[in-house]
Amino acid sequence: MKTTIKDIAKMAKVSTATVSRVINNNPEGVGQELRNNILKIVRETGYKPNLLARSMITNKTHTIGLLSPDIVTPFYQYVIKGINDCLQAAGYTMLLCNVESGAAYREQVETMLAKGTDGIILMGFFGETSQTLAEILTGVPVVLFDYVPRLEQIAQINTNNRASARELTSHLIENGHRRIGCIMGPEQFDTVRERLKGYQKALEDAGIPYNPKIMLNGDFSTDSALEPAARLITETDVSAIFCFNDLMAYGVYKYCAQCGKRIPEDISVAGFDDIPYSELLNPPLTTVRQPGYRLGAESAKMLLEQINGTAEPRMKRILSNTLMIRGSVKNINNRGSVNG
Amino acid sequence: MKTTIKDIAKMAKVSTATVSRVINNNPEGVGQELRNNILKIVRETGYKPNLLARSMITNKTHTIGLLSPDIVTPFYQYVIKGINDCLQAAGYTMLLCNVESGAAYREQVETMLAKGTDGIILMGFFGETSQTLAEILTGVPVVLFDYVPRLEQIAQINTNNRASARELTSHLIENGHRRIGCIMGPEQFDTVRERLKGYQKALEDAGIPYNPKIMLNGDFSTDSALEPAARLITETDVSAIFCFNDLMAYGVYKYCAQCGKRIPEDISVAGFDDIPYSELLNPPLTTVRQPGYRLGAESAKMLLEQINGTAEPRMKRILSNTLMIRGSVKNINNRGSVNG
DNA sequence: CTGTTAGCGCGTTCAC
DNA sequence: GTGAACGCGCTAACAG
Repeated sequence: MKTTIKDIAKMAKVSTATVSRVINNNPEGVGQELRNNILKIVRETGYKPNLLARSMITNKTHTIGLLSPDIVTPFYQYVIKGINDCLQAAGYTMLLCNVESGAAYREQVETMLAKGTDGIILMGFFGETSQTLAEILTGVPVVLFDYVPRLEQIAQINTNNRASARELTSHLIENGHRRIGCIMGPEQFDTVRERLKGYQKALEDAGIPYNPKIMLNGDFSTDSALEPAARLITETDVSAIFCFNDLMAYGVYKYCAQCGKRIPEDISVAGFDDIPYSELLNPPLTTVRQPGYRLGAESAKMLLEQINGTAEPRMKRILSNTLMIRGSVKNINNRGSVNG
Repeated sequence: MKTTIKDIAKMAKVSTATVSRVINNNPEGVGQELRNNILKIVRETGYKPNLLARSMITNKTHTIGLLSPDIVTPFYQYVIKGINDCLQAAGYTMLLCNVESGAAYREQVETMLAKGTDGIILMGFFGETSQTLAEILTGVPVVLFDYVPRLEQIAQINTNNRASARELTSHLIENGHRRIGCIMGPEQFDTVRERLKGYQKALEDAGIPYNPKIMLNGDFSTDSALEPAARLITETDVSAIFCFNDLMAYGVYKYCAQCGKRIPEDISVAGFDDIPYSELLNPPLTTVRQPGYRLGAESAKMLLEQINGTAEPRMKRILSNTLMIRGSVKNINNRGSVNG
């Protein structure tokens, strides 16, 4: 039988109220001597208050929920680690859940709420579902991660996907590439749509017409990029491929290794995220570095600000990315006629 | 104000007990008509029972705790994903925590327990601390992951690290390598000690003396292997390096790229884990594949078996690994005198 | 078939 | 300074 506050009270020959005051460091006076005695008994018995019971009264669980579409993706891992560290430092615990469909998403949010989480972080997915979620989530502290800021009253954090994609694409163009194929991710992701816009804008800047035929989709995994890579390389005349994340760029590397194509001699490749393995590849991958860990830490901080109501909660936050120029893009400016 | 069971009872003009029976699908009869009426009200109000309150009575939270020394390591991620999927299918939620010290470990276990987790999975670390943990954990369903089976009464799961390391080392020896350096992980990990034993056994089998001078340590991260790699390559005459995980093997690749050494021509490299990036490297890494996802799923299943008390809980589980022979190990049997 | 009565373990008014 | 009593939202006997 676990020891409860009653047991302690009985042993100390006081009421539970007094014990409660002591273990909560309640300023209301409790005689110093009595206090020490109770503390001693608490130590000896190893008594730990039942946090469930406490939560029922305080309406705080010191637990927050985190929903992610993919906890295995390296980029998200750093985000999750950032969240974990920030939360842990603040005395919070994290309920983590990998959801792969809109239905699961909603269901998990509901059980998290029913379990009394103090707040929820929703990671990049199901932009559409966010409308219905908004209903369930009224009054609950929420941070949206990697959604485009469309709901003004909800805290949101992300990076400037559009600007970064534009910068990267421009870099490709400066290196002489005019036929740039894309392997995009699932278009439910706001980030995918944003990166696409950035790509299009860069093309527009350079006066290059947009060609939907060289825009293919993967699911953000390495293997999902194999077939698009094959099609782009064998059926079109693109000189560069922009993958909307690093993992899919790895897929292009994999395909090239299988069929003997050389990067960047035969085809240039660029990614997005800059996960740690990208610089290890041969050649190292040119990509956009997203500050995953910081994004996570900031998300958690934003959520905690809402929960504690301390300080003015910052509702919008956009972190900036860095273009990482490495060896997977070839400068083809001086190889004869550059045909647009 | 959130609607409670009382509200529903009032609206349906019944007692809370009746409502409780209905929402719990209690076999005890409730009139069909009444039942439907209550269900209708529940639907209309969007009522969701407060799971905290329920847990106080049932002593079940349907939440399990997971402690990991490093949620960013790719290998662990697959394990975590396996756990997540199994738990989710069974209607459980996961409290995740990344702990980096024995103190944090203990503290987190205690708060998880105080929050009423139904069980806990402890991942590979702090073998020493497990003694003190055993006290706190009496009576609580626990699964130890990647610990060597030293506590008979506690459920444990892992792979045969020793046998796999031995097999890999033998493979190196068969390829003519007699001076095989190691970059080991932190020796608090049971897995590290096991892999070391396997390495030593393979040496012994082949009559090669064990040389502690070529045994260095990293912390399982890529960059931690840089310096050991440099020392092994420049200060010793090893022809192969066995890294105790893939991430550190990447460190050797990184070092070699920096100083122009070629793999496997100048130095052979082998790893452990077989995370997805290893086959993408140039050359692809020879390593031992551990079934991360399955390990995770099995861990969760073992925990659930204890919690539900259904079936005879399997207390020990050892999954087997697979040697993945790829391009990072050179056969040097026929290159002149092989000097032992 | 359904309602009444007790708590689960704790924090929080109030009195004293 | 301290204790008694109440209630958080819910389930589990036990009546009827």
